[in-house]
Amino acid sequence: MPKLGMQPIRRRQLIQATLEAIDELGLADATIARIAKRAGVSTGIISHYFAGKDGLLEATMRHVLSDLGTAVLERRTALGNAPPEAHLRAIIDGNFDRSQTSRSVMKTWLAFWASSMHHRPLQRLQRVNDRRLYSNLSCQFRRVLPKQEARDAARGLAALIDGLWLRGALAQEGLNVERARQLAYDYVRVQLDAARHTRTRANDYA
Amino acid sequence: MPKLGMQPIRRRQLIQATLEAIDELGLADATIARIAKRAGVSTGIISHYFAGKDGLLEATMRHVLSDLGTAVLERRTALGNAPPEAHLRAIIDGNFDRSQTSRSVMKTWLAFWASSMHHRPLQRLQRVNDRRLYSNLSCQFRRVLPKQEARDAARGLAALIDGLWLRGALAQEGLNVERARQLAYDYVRVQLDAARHTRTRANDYA
DNA sequence: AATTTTTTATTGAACGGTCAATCAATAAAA
DNA sequence: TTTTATTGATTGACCGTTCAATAAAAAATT
Repeated sequence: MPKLGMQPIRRRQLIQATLEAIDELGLADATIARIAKRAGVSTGIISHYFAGKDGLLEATMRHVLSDLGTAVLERRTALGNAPPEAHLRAIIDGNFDRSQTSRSVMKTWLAFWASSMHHRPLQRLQRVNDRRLYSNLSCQFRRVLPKQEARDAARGLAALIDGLWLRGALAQEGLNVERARQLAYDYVRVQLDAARHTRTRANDYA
Repeated sequence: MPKLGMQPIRRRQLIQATLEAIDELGLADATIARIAKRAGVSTGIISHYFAGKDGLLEATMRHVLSDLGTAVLERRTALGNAPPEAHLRAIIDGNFDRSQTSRSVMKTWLAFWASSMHHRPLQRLQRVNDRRLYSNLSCQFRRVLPKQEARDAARGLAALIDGLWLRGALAQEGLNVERARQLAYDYVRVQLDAARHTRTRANDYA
């Protein structure tokens, strides 16, 4: 049933099938034959729409990454110029959005992380994402902390988020989103409290 | 030059070659042919000493894991029954030991993490390690924090350590061990400070 | 001491299997 | 008739494993 405008439909189907295949079989066993079968199409169609397996994997990573960007941005635009803590919480919430905490997406992320170490195109995507997270966090902390402290807080929070996420992907019981969010919130609160105390003491001296 | 007692020598050589191969090529391209070539032996020797590629990979992970366990234990036994903060710092130091922060080992860890999601034997090893870290941290925090707070502090610190490590493996500039340790120390200090303030306030009421 | 035998270590060609990519063939819409 | 969509058999490359052959040390025998 060849009609026009199949491209976006097939691309979506194949990306979804890729996520499922990586979830169930792992990246190493997610062959184009199995992905195509899962999507209900032939193998040839993958090369036709993605110019090969690498193209499909890259598109899949882009898709997940784009969802993440959207999840964060949606929450932040709803905030306007709210205080830093609200923005930091929004960034945390975005990173633990439903679109990022499903088993298949977390497993795919981990697989891409590993393979990005030796695959330039994926490496590029992963680094852009890493820096965006760090830069967003750093920028908000900077509104209430000195430069160096803001950087360290951002580095710590970024690592905490990734670590919670990594452990969630590996854990038998999966990721407890509520608990993970709370731990990240606590980290933010503590960092900002430190700033408040410093400010208070400074005022005391005045 | 076939002598007796080659087994331990060959095993060490092959595990080292595996780490190097994964570092340079990635797990997917670390074929037994390439590993064997790097070790300066033939492919057959791998099956002879490790009963196949899977056996070699599992042995490699066991080796790295064993180094980690030793690095932590060495520091902790030197402490005796020191205060919790000292033990927590020792655990952190062990996790950022030289044997665990070389590029090849960090890359191998990440590769094993990803593949452990679909490979039972590796999964078992990874989970044992995860729980040991969590249990050690939880146990020390418990000495000064209520049960629930201790658990959360342990979960947070474990995630922070793994996250710092993960980001170090992926970052262009590698892992800044000193900075990572400092961030983890700070997390510990803050958690313990919270306990001290609570205790002080309780005393105030008395 | 000289020899044969046994044991241990090692090789690498051969084999069966799997993979991604290709492309001629086909079919339905435009 | 032309264009777009799709198939799936074919191809060539590469993978892990196996195993008969080889070699040298060690042990046993003479």
